[in-house]
Amino acid sequence: MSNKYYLTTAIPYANSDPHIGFAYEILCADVMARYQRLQGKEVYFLTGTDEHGQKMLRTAKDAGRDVADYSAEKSAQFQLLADRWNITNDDFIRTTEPRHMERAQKFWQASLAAGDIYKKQYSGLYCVGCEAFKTEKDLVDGKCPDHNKEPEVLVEENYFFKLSKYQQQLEKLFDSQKDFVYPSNRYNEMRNILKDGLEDISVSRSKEKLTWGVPVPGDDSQVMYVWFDALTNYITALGYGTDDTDLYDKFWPADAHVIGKEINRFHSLLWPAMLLSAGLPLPKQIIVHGWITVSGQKMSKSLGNVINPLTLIDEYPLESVRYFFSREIPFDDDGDYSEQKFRDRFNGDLANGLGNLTNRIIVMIEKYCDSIVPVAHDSGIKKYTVSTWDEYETQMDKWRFDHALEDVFKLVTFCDQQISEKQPWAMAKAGKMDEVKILLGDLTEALRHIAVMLYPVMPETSEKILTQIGLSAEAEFKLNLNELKEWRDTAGQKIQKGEPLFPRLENSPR
RNA sequence: CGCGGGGUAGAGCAGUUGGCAGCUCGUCAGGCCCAUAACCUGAAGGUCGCCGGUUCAAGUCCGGCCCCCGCAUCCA
Repeated sequence: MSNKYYLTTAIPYANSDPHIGFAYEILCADVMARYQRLQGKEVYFLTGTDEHGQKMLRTAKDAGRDVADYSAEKSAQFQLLADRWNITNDDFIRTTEPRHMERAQKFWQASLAAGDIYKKQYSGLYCVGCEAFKTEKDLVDGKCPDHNKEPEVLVEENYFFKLSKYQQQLEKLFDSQKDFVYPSNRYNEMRNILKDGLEDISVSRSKEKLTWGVPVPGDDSQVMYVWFDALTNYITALGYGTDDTDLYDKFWPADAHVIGKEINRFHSLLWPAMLLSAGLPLPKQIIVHGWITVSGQKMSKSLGNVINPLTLIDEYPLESVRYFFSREIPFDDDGDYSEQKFRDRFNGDLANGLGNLTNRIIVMIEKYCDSIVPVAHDSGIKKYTVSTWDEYETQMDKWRFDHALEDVFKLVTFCDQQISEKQPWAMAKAGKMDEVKILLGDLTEALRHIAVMLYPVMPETSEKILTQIGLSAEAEFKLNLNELKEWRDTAGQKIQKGEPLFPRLENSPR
């Protein structure tokens, strides 16, 4: 098995503030990145922002702003999101950076040299008010709904990419690699689109219409269409098209492009075709997540139910937010957020479950074992923990963080059951201190495993638990997963009792 | 006959290749007193949207029908 792992998020369009859906995406990528690192892999994790195109120009103009300043400001919001959400990305690429633009042009030239880019007259319906081409579907009664004007028929010469040329190669790819797009429902959607046949697509715009983009090499009159520019970020960030190709050589092809379902076709069809054209290896997998709804409804600005990922973590601890979205959203489908659901998860799982269990174990060690962690034994608790690992890894490998966490919390419940059943306080009263120590040693060891399992989703909580049971989190995470998974029969360290991990949220749904 | 997702306990959801219908929350009853009024046990509660078919056996497979939600724009 390869020892490197390259994963990316999509680069969100930076014409507005970060959306909770993207926060979810970058969180999923981060959980996987951390999980892969735990396994000892060398991980490279890329995110960034897409900043070119007509829409960006218009948004900036409407705000009375210079487009470069405006996009820089919005891009910074996405960097802040990564920072505040404790995302471990290795790089952050902006499509407006010279390093990207130069290399994207190199890519263009490669595709051009392969004979896949050609000029063609394009006639379209152009709305002067929007300064954009419209399709028949966009129009209401033959008029632009925004400007109530009939669009002009405009003929323009653009560059086209021979997407159709790659029809068969893509079919072969899809047929030979059934998990190229994952999960399977997303694969099927793409396979069906492919079946209907691909058409060549326009990949440039006239500079008169659009100044904000990557110039087409060798043709001053045209700039690249945003998708053709944006998709290349996955390799331009690695140094494609430069002399320094160390990162590229090491990490390309990507192991996973994590994206939302709305841009699946660009990643699963156009991007592979582009790479084939340039003679480059294809990414191993396109990982497609669903959307987040709010109280069962689609999130939209017009409904006013947009959740801002930066303000959400002002209201609730980051780790609980990371937990909620990892636990509650099924990866292969849309998932729902509501304040009530969040609070239920917080109190039920984190406060009453994990936090309370940690606390009761720590207090009992303090009370019955002079604050020294007893040694663990071979026991039912060990058995349950080992089987939880099997299930956990199976689910994590499938990006089913929701299922993996469900398994971890079953182990939490199991520990609670063991305490109720064995009644260590009764053992202590009867003077059976050896039995108390055996139980508490096993429970503490199980808690250590729980902390490790939770690390990808809740790294800080994981460290807090390890610290409370007297371990050095730093030293622990120098070990790889196979070592961390071992059932240890060595202990003897002193506990470090701390504050409750997750104090209950009181019933005040705002 | 536009495309896709979905209808399973009061609510929210799981149900992989057909094999006794489960989970979480809520409700009710009990237990415990180590713990963050937390934890544990038990109970009540469902003709699995409807009709038909295949089968020893259908929530699951097949056919038909009904209902709900997305698919202009904002928007990942």
